[in-house]
Amino acid sequence: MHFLPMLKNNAQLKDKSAPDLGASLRARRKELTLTMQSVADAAGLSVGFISQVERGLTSPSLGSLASIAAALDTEIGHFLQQPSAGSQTTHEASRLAYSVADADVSYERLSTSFAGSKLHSVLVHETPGHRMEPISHHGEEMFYILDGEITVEIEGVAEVLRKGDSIHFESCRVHSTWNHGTSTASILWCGTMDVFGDAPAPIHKKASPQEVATYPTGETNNDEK
Amino acid sequence: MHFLPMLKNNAQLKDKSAPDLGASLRARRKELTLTMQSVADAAGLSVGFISQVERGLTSPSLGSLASIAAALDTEIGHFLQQPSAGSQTTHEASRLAYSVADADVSYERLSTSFAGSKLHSVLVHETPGHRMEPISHHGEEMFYILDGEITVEIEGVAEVLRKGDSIHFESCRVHSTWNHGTSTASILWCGTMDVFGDAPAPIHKKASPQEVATYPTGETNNDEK
DNA sequence: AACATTTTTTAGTATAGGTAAAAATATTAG
DNA sequence: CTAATATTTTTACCTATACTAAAAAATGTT
Repeated sequence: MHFLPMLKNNAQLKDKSAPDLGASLRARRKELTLTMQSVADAAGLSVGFISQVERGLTSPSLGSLASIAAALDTEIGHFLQQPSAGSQTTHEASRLAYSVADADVSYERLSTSFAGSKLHSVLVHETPGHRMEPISHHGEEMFYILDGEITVEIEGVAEVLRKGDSIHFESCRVHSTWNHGTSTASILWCGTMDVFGDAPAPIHKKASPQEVATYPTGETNNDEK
Repeated sequence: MHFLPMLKNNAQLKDKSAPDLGASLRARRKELTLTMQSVADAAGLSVGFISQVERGLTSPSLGSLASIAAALDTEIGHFLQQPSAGSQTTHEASRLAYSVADADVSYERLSTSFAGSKLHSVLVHETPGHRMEPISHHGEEMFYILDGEITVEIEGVAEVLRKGDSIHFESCRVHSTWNHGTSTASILWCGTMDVFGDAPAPIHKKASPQEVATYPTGETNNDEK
């Protein structure tokens, strides 16, 4: 048996990731019906090296991985994740609603969390006059207006969204919303950064937006930037 | 001026990525109010190396980056992206609807594409009796039922979703849908893999789901796996 | 079976990835 | 303001490895 020398602390991490990385690179290459030679040519690397990477015998540098990923028309991040099975159905009749202390806004979580999941979604219900403070954070997000109407302001530019309208934008742009209407606005929010957080267990079953349980503020704090 | 030796083809890519990588690592470390020493300790690396990486003077190996990312409680992919500003608002009155040739299903795109964007969203309108063939692909997705009802089947397990219900799951699990109802079902689809593709320019402005323009099939083909 | 193509393996090496420690800079306490 | 401490940067160094060219093996095609 081949004796393995003592590995550095992070070398074990490296060894753990390589088989998954190589396997996913190979899977993607096969999906595109490419040879190693053509990927090597596109990436400016040797075919032997591509073979070694795909079989987990060596770890590419970041620069090389970037080249390979570009040759495979795929984001680097795609190869560095560990997806995991998971699903969650929600039914309107049994979904739980949450609110922050002032009770002007409540939400119902639609998405679940599983390893590698990026998608986060909640239904947000805002009472008339309610304003969300300007914020920016990582990721991207979109709103779809189920009911009512709101004003969305992104980097100082405001616009009105009504029932059936939507908006999709990069979340790093400072944004805020305001329910300028006379009725509660319901918004389906979907994004790649979980800004609503995981609320604690609810006190009540599904209630109208005005009757929901409250819990301490701070749970929904986001980055200060 | 320091003379730079001739760089390999991929070295230029590497040099391009390092400043952004280092800057985003430093930003995240500051966000967590950590010192380089504490990140180095958590990652099993030296503080000098962390400094060089953050200032873009060297590129970490994948293993080291994985250790650093773990120390910063962040996915590797987060540091390897190039976000770009972009947004798209859609208004129900002016959104364009598309259909595949058989016209049983049409959709209206809500999301836009910008560099680094992962979020894709469409409204899908399925006539009664319409079935989506079983499929699996990368990413994750969710549906929210705006109108009507459908049966969703994931890995052989079927369940009914009605107006106001939702489901969120990993897309690698074989899934299909069927409008078992007596009216058109409208579904807000949101996912991290763009399985609907970019449709060509529409022939008509917004029409009812039954009156939409058609275009050649194949545009919406997905992976065979 | 012969040939072509693709992948794997071998032998080799230049240097990138990483270190320890010193130096410089920033922050804090008195 | 100064001294002490903490943090970051820089230097000098080294070796493990990222990557190559070419040969060998495996697989695919005719």
